[in-house]
Amino acid sequence: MTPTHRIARSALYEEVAERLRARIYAHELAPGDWIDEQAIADGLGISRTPMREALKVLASEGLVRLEPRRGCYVAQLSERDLDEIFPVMALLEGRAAFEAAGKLSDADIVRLAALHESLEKYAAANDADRFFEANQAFHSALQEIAGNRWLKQMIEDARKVIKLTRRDSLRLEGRLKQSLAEHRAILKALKARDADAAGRAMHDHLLSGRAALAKLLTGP
Amino acid sequence: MTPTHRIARSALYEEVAERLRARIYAHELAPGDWIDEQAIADGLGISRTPMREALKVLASEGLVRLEPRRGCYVAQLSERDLDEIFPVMALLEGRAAFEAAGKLSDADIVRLAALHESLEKYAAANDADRFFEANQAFHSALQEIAGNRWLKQMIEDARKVIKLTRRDSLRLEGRLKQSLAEHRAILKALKARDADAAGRAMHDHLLSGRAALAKLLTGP
DNA sequence: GTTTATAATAACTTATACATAATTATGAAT
DNA sequence: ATTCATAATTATGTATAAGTTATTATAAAC
Repeated sequence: MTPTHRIARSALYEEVAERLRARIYAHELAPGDWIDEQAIADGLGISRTPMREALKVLASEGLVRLEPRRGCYVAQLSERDLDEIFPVMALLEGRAAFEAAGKLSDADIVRLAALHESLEKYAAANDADRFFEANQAFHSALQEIAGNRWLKQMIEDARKVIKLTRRDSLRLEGRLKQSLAEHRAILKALKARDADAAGRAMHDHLLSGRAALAKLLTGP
Repeated sequence: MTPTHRIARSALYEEVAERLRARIYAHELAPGDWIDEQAIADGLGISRTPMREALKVLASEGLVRLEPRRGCYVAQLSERDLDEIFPVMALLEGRAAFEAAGKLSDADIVRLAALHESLEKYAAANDADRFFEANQAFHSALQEIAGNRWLKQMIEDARKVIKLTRRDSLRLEGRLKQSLAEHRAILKALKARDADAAGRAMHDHLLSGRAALAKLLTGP
């Protein structure tokens, strides 16, 4: 079977959206910042048209806020937003872990264990950036195994918003070790194919992430 | 206090998006249909620019599918999609009902009971269209009471996709009465402020909606 | 008759230009 | 000095046109 057309490379507005996401997560475009369409388009060497289309995409992802006739601003999450998003995320990811636990093949367990080893390694090296990447890979793999594409999609949508706090999370000193301990509990439940325990461990893991962030307010 | 600027009326692309949603739900633009940017823009008396921006919005809502360099097509849900979306929706709406049950004021109960009375009325009159509207109003009110804006947002996002099957749902003869019975159970649990029962009743209500749709495949 | 290559057509993508609305700056009046 | 009105500036919204890609039709070759 030959494809009738080669895989379409993504449109320019998609690439622009990707660049903007990276800048937003890096706080190069910080929460609340006004986004100058013309200036950024100039900087990328493109016109305002794909720039504006990219902003529409980011707006529906919740990464920016479009105010008609006023412009575009980088989203900023309030404490209330965090208090509302994380429990929903915990619900969804908990469900994904539950579903996955009931479907795990032996190969899946090997794969997840390998991903977990990366976590152990990067935590030992105190490499927060790579720990984050490996963490995301583990969660993503679990959602893949769960086999519900819409559940995975919704989790990814929420993740995009939560990643707005990534910069803050990286500043949390003890979080890496705590997160790692929670992951050990998750993996253990998965290995035992204990769906209830896996779902609960994942759920608690997400809420723990919220609690850690909360300490940034009162802490140093 | 005087406002510095009047409430911004929504941009043109938003209005276009709203029109397109209506046409899609009415199957005037049917699942799988190619969307002719130029033709529809001409029909609305606008240029393709706001039309394209509206399509970006609809794409991120899952109502249309954008294929770079090939065009835009109305989304079509497979049976697998339904099997995946509804359980997630059940999870989210179940949670909303659970949360709401723990926060209900006496006034809230009066309000919900009134909304439920509409359901009873329209079901008795066999007015499926208005039953649908009232049903949505009840669910929406419950999510409002639950007080989690992100949970509500995610439910609404999923609802937009599920509404693609609205036309099919309306064809289901016995569904109105069944749905009504389930709503009675939900309201009863809410009145008793039994959060667990309310959450469970709502959860089952959503899954029941999926099961009803499934009968369309094998049924007449 | 089927297949493949080429050309023509149609549509999507991007850029540019214009129109409209909001913000800011300026100046006058209180 | 402060406030309000007005004008200038800036940015967003929309339209149009140019450029690029994919599809389809046509014709030639096998």
